[in-house]
Amino acid sequence: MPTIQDVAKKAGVSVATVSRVLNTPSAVTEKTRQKVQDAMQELDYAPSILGRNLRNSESRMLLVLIPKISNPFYLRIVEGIEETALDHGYNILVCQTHSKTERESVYFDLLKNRLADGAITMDPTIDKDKLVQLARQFPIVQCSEYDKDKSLSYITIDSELAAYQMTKFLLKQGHKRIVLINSDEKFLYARERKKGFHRALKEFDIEFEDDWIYKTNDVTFEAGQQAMRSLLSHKTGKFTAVFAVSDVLAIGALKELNTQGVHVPDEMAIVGFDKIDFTNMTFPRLTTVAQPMYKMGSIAVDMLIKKIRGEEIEDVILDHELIIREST
Amino acid sequence: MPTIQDVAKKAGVSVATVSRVLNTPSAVTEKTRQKVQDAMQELDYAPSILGRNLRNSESRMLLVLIPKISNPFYLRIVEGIEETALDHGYNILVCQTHSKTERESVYFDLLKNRLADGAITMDPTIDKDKLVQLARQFPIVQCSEYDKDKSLSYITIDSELAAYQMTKFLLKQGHKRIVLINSDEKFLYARERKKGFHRALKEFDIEFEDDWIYKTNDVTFEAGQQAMRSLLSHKTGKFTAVFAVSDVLAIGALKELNTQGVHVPDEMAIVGFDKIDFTNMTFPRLTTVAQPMYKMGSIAVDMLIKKIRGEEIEDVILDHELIIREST
DNA sequence: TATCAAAATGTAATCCATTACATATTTGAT
DNA sequence: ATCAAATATGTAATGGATTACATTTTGATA
Repeated sequence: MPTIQDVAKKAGVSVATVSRVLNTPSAVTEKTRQKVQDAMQELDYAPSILGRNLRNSESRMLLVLIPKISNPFYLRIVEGIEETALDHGYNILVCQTHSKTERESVYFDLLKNRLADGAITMDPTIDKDKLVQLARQFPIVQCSEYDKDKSLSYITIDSELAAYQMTKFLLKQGHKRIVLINSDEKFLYARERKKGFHRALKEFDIEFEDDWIYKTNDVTFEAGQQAMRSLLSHKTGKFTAVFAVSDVLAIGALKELNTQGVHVPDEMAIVGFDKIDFTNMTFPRLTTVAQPMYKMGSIAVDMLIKKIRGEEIEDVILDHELIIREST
Repeated sequence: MPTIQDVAKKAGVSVATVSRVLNTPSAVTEKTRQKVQDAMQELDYAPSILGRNLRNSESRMLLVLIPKISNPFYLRIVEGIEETALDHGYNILVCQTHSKTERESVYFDLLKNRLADGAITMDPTIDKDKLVQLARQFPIVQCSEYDKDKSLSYITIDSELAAYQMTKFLLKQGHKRIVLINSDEKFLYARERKKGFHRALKEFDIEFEDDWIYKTNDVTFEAGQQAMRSLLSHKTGKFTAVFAVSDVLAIGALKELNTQGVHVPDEMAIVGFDKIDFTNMTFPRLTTVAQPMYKMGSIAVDMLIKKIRGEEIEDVILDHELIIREST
C-alpha cells in the first residue's frame, strides 16, 4: 500500500503539500493539486486512517453498548445511530454486553485505549459511580436506560407516564384485573413502568397484590410465552388483561394465548411496549406504546458528537404514543 | 491520558521495558515487571491502540457488510460474528449497505484505509470484478451470498437443494399449485431457491407458468403482506400453497391470510426460509428451512482470521434442515 | 576474582499523516 | 525595476507504541 511519502515523491512535492491537498485544498495551487491528485490516482493511494488517527488523536469511532443485539427494540435504535453517525463521518462499534459488568468494562476500555471517541450506552447502569467517573473523562450518552445523575447525559422517553396512560386505557375499557409481565428490575424502564402501572391502579382504587406481577428473567419470546403459560395455569379466570413491559414479551404471551385457544381480545386483552415491527404481524395485531426508536438513536448521536466537540448538551425526553390495535 | 513514556519515567525504566511488560512479560525480571505494573496502576495507564495499530499496521477490526440490519436473518449471523470475533480479540464494524454500490464502496474503502483487517460481506455481488480485485489485496469472506469465482471464499448453505426439498415436501402433501414469493433476483439465494423450486415441480411433472412467481422488491413484512394481498385478489382458489424464500416475507403473507380469514393450513399451506426466531411465534407456527445462522457467522470469522494470517482456507457449505410445523 | 555466555535493559528507528514554523515564490503597488 | 506583502511550498517535530540492535547486568565457572 502506498503511503503519503510515495505520493509526494511521485508528484515531486513534499508530504506537507500532499497532506494539504487532502485536508485544505484551498491552500494549494490548482496546478500542484492536479499533479498530486494524478499521483494519488496512479498509485491508488488511500490515506492510512491509522496514521491520521494517531496524529489527530481521534478515532472517529463511536462505541454502542447494548444488552442484546437480538432484541428488535435496540436494533431499531442502532439503525438510527448507524445512519446518523455515518452522516457525521463516524463509524460505530456495536457491542453486546449481555448486561454483564465484565463485558461492559472490557468495552469501556476501548475508550481508554482511544479506539472510540465516545459511547452510547443502552445498558442499565450497573455501577453508577464507575459510570460517573468514566463520563468525567469521556463523552458518554445514555440512551433509553439512564441514571439521573446530573453529570450523566441521557435521552429517553417518560416510561412511567406511558405505562400510566396505557394502564389507564385498559382500566377505562373495564378491566379490573390486570397482570403486569415485567422484566428484570435492574432495568430502569422496568421500575418506571411498574410505577406508572401502580399509579393508574391506585387512581382507579384497585387494590394491588404482589402476585399480579410476573417477573421474567429474559426479554425473549420464550420468556413471555412461559410467563403466560404460568399465569394461565395459576390464575385462570382471575384476570382479563395483561400488560407486558416489552413487545417481545407480549408477543410470546400472545402466542401462548393463541395456543391455548384463549380468544384475544374477547377473553383476554394484551398490550405491549415499544412498537417493534413484529407487533403489526401478530394475530391479532398488538396494542402497544410507540417509542421513537430510530429518532432516539439519531439524536443520541447528535448529542454525543456535540459532547465530543466539547459543547454543552441538554438531556432529552422524547414523546411516546399509544397505539391501539386489535389485541384490546 | 498517560502514555508509555509517562509510565517509563515513573517506573524508572525505558519505554522498551514497559512495552515488554505489556507484550512479552517473560522477557522482564519479576522485580522490574512489578515496578512497571505499579506505575501503570498509579497512572491508570491504558496503551493507545492507535499507536499500537499504526506500528503493527493492523487494526484488529473486522468489517461486516449487510444489506439491512433490520432483517433478523442477518442479525443472527452478526451475533455469531460478534461473539466469535471478540474471542479472537477483534471488534466488528457493522455496516448497512442497503444493497447500494456507492455505500458498499465507501465501506470497502475502510480496508484500503487500514481501518479494518478484513471483511465479511453478506451482500449480493454487485460488481464481481471489483470484488475479485479487492479480494486479491484484502482478506474477504462472503457469507450466505456468494460468487463462485475461485479467488473468492465463501460460506453458505445449499439453497437450491433446500428449496428443492421443501417444494417436494409440499408436493408430497398433495399440493399441485404452489406459488413462489421470491425476493429480488439480484440475490443469489433468490435465484438458487427458484431453481430448486423448479426442479421439484419438474420432477412431479407439474407444468410451470411464470405468473406462479411473485417477485417482491423488499424483504420486509409489508412486502410479504402485499404479495399475498395481490395473490389472493388475482388468483384466489387457484393455489393451495405458498413458498416464500424468506421468513420475513412468509410472516407478512401469513398475516394477510389471517386477516382475510383464510385458514392455514387447511385452506392454504405456507412455508418460509431461514428459521428466524419469530417463526415460532406466528399463528400457526411457520414451517421453514433452518439455516445455521449463528454458526455461519462464527465460521465466517474463523475463515476470515485464517485468511488474515495468510493461511489457506476452504469454502464451506453448511447443512440446512426442514422444520415442519403447523403452517403446512 | 576474572571471564564469558546468557539474560535484562536501553537506544533509536519505525509505522503514516498532520502542522507549526521556516523558506521560497508570486503578486501588485510604486 | 524594486520591494513589501501575500501566497505557496518545504522541513522537521509530533502523536504512541513496537522492536532490531547495542549495551549492561547477572551469575555460573575456572
